[in-house]
Amino acid sequence: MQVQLSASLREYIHAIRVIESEHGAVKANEIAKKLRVKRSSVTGALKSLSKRKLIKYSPYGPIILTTIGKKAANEEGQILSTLKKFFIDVLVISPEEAEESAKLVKRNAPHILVDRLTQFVKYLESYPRELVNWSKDLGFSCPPSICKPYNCHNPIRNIGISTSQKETKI
Amino acid sequence: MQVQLSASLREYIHAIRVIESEHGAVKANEIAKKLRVKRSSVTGALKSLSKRKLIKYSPYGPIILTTIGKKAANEEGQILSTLKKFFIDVLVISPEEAEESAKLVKRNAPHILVDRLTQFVKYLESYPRELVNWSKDLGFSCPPSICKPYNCHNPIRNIGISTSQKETKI
DNA sequence: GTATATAGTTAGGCTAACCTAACTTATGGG
DNA sequence: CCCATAAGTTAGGTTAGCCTAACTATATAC
Repeated sequence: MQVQLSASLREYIHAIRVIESEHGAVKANEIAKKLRVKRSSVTGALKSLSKRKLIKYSPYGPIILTTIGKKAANEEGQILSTLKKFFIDVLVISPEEAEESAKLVKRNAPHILVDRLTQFVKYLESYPRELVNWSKDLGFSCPPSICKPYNCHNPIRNIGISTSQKETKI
Repeated sequence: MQVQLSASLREYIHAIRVIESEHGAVKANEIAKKLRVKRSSVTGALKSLSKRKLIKYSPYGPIILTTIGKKAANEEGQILSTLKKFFIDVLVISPEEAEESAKLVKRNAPHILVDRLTQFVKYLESYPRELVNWSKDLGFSCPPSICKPYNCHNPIRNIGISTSQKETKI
């Protein structure tokens, strides 16, 4: 928040956090695989993060998140999961697509948006029947927030999706 | 599948479309002002758009959208307005912030997301009372979709506004 | 019609974020 | 212990998108 990180660096710091929680040790190679970039790109990012005091790191040494690094990573993770939850629970997008969408959108989501989305998702948890008709329209017999615990993310078949860009071939 | 335009170029083509519809003639200077970049940057973008056959253009000559240019511009405009509408109607973000948010988010919004959002917004227009409690939670006495026609985008503190207050100022 | 302001272009530079290729360091099996 | 392979780094290149500064073209006022 205080440190303004580029979208790219935020993705790196988040990846580090996730790998840390999954594997303990964080290796450059893991980061490269997760973010689908080359190892040399990771090295560059690590240097940059190190310069910004988000990680402790020296060549060939271990990669350790600093306090502010963790903070930044958590913030990033928070945004990501909020977006994902919204996409799954409200827009009824499959978890995979939601994951992808969250990553794509999060780069530029402003605070107000994330705040409001967070509220909205929380709200829907309290009033899971609000969007009953929405769910019906989508071809579900249950609203997203009710549907979700049952892992019910069926594809949507017969709705007239009419956004004009759908088939645009340039 | 499509000529994949960078976010930047999509913003240029959209700006051209908007200026065209507002002023008729499209001048590089107008584009620069609208996108808040320097004139020289516009020249670069115009060359790039021209190379990609989205505009017809020669130095010092008029800027004219080709058919595919118009298509791309419309697509961009569609996404932008869908996002904006969603932010205003559902997330109850002020028009100014919604405009800004749309611009920020649209860069990476994937198709599935825009499609679903479009559906969702349309749906809310048909069932404007669905999110009654959501509106209440936000401190509104009217749901966004009902609220909107009255230009009612009041900050959350203004509790107790009724739909009859048509001339509520922001 | 000339002077001056405005608009448009060109050249050259910068940065971020990637890449490849080649090098260095670490590691684990025999 | 040795060395093959994997992991990490470095150097150098590419691209997009912006910038400034200086130039050229156009338009307008007198």
